[in-house]
Amino acid sequence: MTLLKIGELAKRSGCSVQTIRYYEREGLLSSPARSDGNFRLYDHQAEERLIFIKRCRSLELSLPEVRHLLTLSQAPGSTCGEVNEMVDQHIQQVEERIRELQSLHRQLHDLRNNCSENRIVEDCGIIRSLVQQKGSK
Amino acid sequence: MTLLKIGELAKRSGCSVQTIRYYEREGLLSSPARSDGNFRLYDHQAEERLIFIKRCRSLELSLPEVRHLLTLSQAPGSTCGEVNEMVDQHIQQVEERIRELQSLHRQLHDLRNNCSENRIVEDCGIIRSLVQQKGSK
DNA sequence: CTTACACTCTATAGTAACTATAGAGTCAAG
DNA sequence: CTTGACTCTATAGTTACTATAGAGTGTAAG
Repeated sequence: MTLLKIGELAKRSGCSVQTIRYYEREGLLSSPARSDGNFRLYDHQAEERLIFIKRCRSLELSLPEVRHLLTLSQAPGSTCGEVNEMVDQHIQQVEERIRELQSLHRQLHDLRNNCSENRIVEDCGIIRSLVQQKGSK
Repeated sequence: MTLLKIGELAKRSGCSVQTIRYYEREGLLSSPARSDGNFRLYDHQAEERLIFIKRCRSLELSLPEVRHLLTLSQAPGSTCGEVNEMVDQHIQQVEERIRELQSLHRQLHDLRNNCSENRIVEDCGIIRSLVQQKGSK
C-alpha cells in the first residue's frame, strides 16, 4: 500500500516523468492524490493502469484507441466485440504498412542499382533516376 | 517558356498549393518570380525541381535528405558516394521498420487469439493479456 | 461599372505523441 | 542554512504538412 512519487513510477513503468504527466493531461490516467508539498502520489492501481497503457503503446495502438480500451475494460458487463474489432483493424493497418514498405524497399533497391561506383554527380544514375519522370527512359 | 501560377504547378506536380509554399519557406524551392499582382510564377526548371522532390518524398526520404540530395546534385564535380550512402542507409531503415512491424504483427495475432467469441469484457482474453505483465501466466 | 467567382497572398494554428526547457518550489542530509 | 535531487506548472519544439482567416487579384457576365 505504499504510494509512489512520479519518478519512482517512471522507473518502474519505463515511461518518462513527462509522459506520465502528459497521459494525465490527456485523461488516460486520472489525477492522483497529492502530498502536502503538492507532489503526485500513485497507488498500485495507477501503476497497473500505466503498464496497461505502455503495453498498448508497444503494440502501436493510438492514444484514442487506448482510451477506448480503458473505457471498455471498465464498463461492467459490456461485450468485447469492439475490442476484437479494434485489434483486427489494427492488424490490417500493420499488414498494409508492411506491404507499402516492401514496395518501397524494391524501389529503393532498383534505384541503388543505377549507380554502383563513385562517379561525379552529373553521371550518377541515382540522381538521374530521381530527376526523370517515371515513364521516361 | 510559359510561366505557371501556383495552382497550375500544383495540378501538374500533384503537390498541394500549400505544400509548394511550404517547400519554398523550407528552402527546398527557391523564391520564384512574381507577377504584377504578386502571384508566384514558376518556370520549367522549378517544375522539374518540384517533381524531383516529389519522387524523393514518395520514397519517404526526409526533407533534410532531399535538401542534401538537391545540393549534391547541383554541386558540379562532386562525387556521388554520399548519394549512395544515403540511399543505402535509407534502405536499412526501411528494412528495420519492416522487421519491427512483422514482430508487431505476430504479437497482435497472438493477442487476437486470446479471445475469439463475444464475451463480456471481464472475461475477454485480450484485455486480460494487456493488463498482465509480460512474464506472467 | 459592378458584381460574382476563382484564384492568390500572408500569417497563424492545428495534427500525434511525446520531449525539452525555464523558473520556481519541496525535502532530506550534511 | 545550504546543497542537491527531486517535483511543480507552463510553454515551446519536433515532422511534414493541412486548414483557416482575412485580404487582395483578375476576369467574365450582367
